[in-house]
Amino acid sequence: MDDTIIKFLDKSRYCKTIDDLTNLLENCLENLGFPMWAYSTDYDTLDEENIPLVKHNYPKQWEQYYMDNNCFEIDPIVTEGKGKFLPFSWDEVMTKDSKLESEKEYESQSHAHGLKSGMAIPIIGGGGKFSMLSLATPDHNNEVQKLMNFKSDVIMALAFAFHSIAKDLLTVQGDKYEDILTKREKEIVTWTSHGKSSWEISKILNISERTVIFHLDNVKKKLNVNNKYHMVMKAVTMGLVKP
Amino acid sequence: MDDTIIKFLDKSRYCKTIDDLTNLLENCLENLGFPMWAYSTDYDTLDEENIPLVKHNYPKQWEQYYMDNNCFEIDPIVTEGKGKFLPFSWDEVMTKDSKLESEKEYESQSHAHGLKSGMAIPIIGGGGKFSMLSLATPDHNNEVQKLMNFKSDVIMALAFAFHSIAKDLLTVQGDKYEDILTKREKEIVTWTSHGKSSWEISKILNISERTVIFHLDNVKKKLNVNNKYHMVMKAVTMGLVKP
DNA sequence: TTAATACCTGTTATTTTTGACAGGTTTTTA
DNA sequence: TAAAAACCTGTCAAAAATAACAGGTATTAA
Repeated sequence: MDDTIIKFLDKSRYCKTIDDLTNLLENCLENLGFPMWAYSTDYDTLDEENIPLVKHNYPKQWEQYYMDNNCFEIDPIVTEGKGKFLPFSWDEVMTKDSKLESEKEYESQSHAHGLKSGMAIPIIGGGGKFSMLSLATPDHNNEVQKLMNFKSDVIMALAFAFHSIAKDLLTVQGDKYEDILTKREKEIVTWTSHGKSSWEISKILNISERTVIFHLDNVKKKLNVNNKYHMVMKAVTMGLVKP
Repeated sequence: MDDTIIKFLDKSRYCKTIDDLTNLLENCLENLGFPMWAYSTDYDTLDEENIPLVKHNYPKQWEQYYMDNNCFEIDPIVTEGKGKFLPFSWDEVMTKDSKLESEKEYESQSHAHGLKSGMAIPIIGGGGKFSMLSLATPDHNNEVQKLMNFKSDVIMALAFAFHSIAKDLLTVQGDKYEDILTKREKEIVTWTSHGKSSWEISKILNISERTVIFHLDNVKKKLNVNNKYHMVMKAVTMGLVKP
């Protein structure tokens, strides 16, 4: 079995945050010859409007350029990737004869920013969800194609393993949000989300109704919302409340 | 690249339900020599009380025996698997000299029910989550060890890919819940979860406030809850509302 | 020791929700 | 075509939430 994946899986058990995990990924990818990576998660192919969450270690200037020029809509890795289900090298989608001016410009800009070659691993989710891990190197070499041919199973396993952990760390982020609310606040938000009124909660917890309202007000301020409905929604999506 | 994984990834794009996906998995696993499989998802290692969701195609009688005897607590695949992070064959954990009576009994029972040999692929998630895919065959052979040695990357990629899709299909179960609420109801629940009052929603949608309340009442009945806070929580956890 | 945090409690006026009453039109499906 | 589903609207009284005041104690960390 490939050492890279063993190392990744072994150490992944101790990653508590998404940054821990991306550091580990970075570490493992270097062995494979890819110092750069980008991960976009859960693009909703059924809802074109939504913008996926992106994590990467690409150069800052390139990120700036990408954002400023709305490259999401031009980037052939993204636009082509959505139709693919197997890993592909950048060359496959870049070296098309019939290219738009915007695509040519994009390509030369990406080269100028140090992204010479790479590969992308599409990650199909359920219900129209689509994620992708891109691996890049500043060297223009033919290693990429070689890796594609001989290591694709390993790279896919790595990408999928990364994705399955990253998703948990990014969503039901126990760690990240755990400390936002106090014990009492969590208790009260939980009861609220289960449909209890402030008065009922006061009886359950044996405190005054005013105190329940006091805590709820604090939670609303913390979560930056104006009423309890919005509060419940945010608390649930942040994983603060167990259904 | 391995044909099995190509086939799986290709066809996985058209799986709309978890049953579609398990059928596909079953199909692909047969090529590898495993007619039986079991998938347990998101066991929470930080919360011992919770019971994971299990999908499988093991014999019915075996399921019955397993449940009746609370085998979760004896099954060495489960108890040992939690500590592992790489695929392992059943033999590895079964053939221990120092075995408890309960374990011996469990083992002979599993054999009697047609589960002779197999392997398990642990899937580490983030935040203490743990899933596992087990593959089984009614033949006692040494193929398993061979596969472990030469195909483990493929099998891991398959397991991880399966997991990432299964999780989406099991949680934000678009399909399963999509039809519970009507278009209008979803609209109104979404606005509510974003903190809008009935009056505000009536202005947004250009209908009377009474109509908004009417729809909300219907949603509450459908979701079997008594107030809007509970409604928001249920709608969010059922994936009916986009955060 | 001081500051910060978590926790607790009060009033009052205004707005919103709830629940229970009742009835209509339009579109889809069997 | 008839039934069902989705959509729309009304009133009224009781219950609950909101906003805007203000004030306290206990524990912990700097």
